[in-house]
Amino acid sequence: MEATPLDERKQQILKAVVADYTVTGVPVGSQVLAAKYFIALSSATIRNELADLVGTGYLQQPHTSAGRVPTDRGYRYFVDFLMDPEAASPTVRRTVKQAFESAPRSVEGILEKAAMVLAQITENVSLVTAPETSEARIKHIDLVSLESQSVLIILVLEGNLIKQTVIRLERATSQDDLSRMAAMLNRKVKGQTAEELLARLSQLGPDRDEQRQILERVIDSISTHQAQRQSVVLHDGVRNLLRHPEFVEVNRLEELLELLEQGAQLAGILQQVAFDKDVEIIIGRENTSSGLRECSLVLTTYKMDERVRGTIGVIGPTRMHYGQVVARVRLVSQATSELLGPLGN
Amino acid sequence: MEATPLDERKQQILKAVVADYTVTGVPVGSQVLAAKYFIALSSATIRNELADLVGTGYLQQPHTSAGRVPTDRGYRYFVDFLMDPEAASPTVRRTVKQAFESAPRSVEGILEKAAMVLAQITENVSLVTAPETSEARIKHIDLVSLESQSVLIILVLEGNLIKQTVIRLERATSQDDLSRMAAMLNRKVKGQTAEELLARLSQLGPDRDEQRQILERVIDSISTHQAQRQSVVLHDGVRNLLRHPEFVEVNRLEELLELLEQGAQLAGILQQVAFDKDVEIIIGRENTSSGLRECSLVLTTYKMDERVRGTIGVIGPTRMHYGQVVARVRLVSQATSELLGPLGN
DNA sequence: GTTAGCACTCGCTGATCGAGACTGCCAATC
DNA sequence: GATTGGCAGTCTCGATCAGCGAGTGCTAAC
Repeated sequence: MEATPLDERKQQILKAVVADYTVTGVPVGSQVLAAKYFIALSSATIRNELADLVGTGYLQQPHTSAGRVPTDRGYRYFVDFLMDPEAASPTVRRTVKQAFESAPRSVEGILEKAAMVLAQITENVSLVTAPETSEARIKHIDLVSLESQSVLIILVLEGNLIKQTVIRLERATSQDDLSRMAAMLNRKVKGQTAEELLARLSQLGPDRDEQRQILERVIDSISTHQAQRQSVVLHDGVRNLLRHPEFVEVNRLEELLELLEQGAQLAGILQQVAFDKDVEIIIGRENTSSGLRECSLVLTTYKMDERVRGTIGVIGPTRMHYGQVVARVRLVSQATSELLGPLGN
Repeated sequence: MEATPLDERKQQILKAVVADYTVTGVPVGSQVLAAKYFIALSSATIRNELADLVGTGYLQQPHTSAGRVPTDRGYRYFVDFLMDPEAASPTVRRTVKQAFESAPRSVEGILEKAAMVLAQITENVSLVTAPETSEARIKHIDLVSLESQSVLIILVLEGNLIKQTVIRLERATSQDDLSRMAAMLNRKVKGQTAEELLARLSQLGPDRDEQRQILERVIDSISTHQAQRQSVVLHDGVRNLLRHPEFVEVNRLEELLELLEQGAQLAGILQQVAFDKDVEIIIGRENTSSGLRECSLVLTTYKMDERVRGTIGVIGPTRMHYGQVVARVRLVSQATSELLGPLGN
């Protein structure tokens, strides 16, 4: 089905169908369109146009004697060319602002709040990926002696992101020694990224075995953290889905929940969000994942310290108010980036 | 409705009704009972007994010409007096063991795994409260200088539980000074609980203003952590609910989800689990919360370092296989306690 | 106390029917 | 040639109804 240019009137009709269907959830008939959106035209004329739009694949009929419903292709055309830009209302802006006021000053806390408020204002499920840490700078290292030869490594990254691991040393080391070692490490390591550290690791002589061992574990810890986090996607607002009539059928819900609770597959999708784009919309079957065939994703990125660090967005039924959702996703993304900014250093 | 002692045969019939209904989900008729459980008796005899059990409130009929279904009272009698003790199967034990093998060595990591595996093996929603921290001993304190006068306090508690807060000092302090202060604090604070610290706070002279300020924030941080955590209940396995026919009606599911996502009310219920009891079962309307009227909770506690620290259990439809669920909840609780043990010091 | 027999109740299933909502097409009109 | 009114046709949805089957309560006999 190649691209078919639509004349002005067909565009307006498609737009009206999407608008009406989004609100009512009921297939839109020619009479309704004539009465509500095109008073100058008769229903018969609109019927002809609708038939064309079905022919070119922008609309479909659930059954012969029903109104029309947008196809994925119809929605795609709508969001690409027809959608009116919307701005988030003052009420919504206030809700977001208030939600963030109670957020703790840590990356995780802020992202959790972002997921919460985004779910609330879009009445869908929100998604937030944890930030990339492989190129995050290290702020601080601390070593705490546990029983015998075990040592707890505490790592503070940019954004007050804290990472912990337990390692075993070859010989028992006192807390005083560990503290000295930590102080030394701090001087060497501060402000570096894991990648830089890895490159410089060889510069430590063999006499510094313990330091080297610890550093290796630190790098390890950052990268496994990375791997773990990449398969974890924060989400909130599953209860909102139940309000949408498209989820009365429990199977869909179950597929979606499984996707959310395991996370890995979803993480893969979110990672592919283009970093340069503003807001990316993925509609229905454009999703490779079968559980998302009847869902749409509205995604964008958030920044920290001027660099893109993660993805934030919502997932909901294809029949959603795209204009509004886009505006609200964008709002929360901006607010999140602003809050994360000062944590960067 | 006062307590009515049931004779042996009525008990056996009640038990059979619960057993059959639990498996089939269909109201149990007199013929089925006679054929499957009481070959020596006729269906007519059983009908008489059933009528009595309905009269005394242990069973009920969905409608006049249907079989019998246990009431909450019937389930209560069953779990108190009739339920056969079960042991978790080797397969299940293996599943649990394997799940915990990949758990990180931190309280949070272990509890997350516990929630995950418990949901999996009971096919219900698992619940885990975060541990009490007000009486947790402090292992280590660290101070990290952020921009200008901001300081990041990192607190390591028993169980490698890490807590962070940002505070502002009255005057700028170098990282070196902070490190010295941290070392001093560590000597004073190590092994104490927040409560003990609070009591000893006044012993610091006024010349140690900064230390005092930091200590206050540390105590603060532990107790707000406590307050926050108490309203957060880890859970997993919502997707399992969809498999139960009692949740095809979406309203129930929505109420339950709301309860799970907000957490506070649920936390209140879980906190009341008696610390001395083995496993506590709350059935249907015994719950004060309306969203749980058709659900049962099977709860127990987990320990760390010989002291009870939190609650773990599952929530599911009243029609559940109590014997099996009890065994599995107990199993996971024990495994969790064992894993948390060595983190205590 | 137990049981066989029987009339009765009630929910479930499937069939039928009419109303209502739309459509597609055709012929008339602008 | 585009537009429109009219109309027959299609399909869904909801209500109604009958028949079936599961299960009961009651009674009388054992």
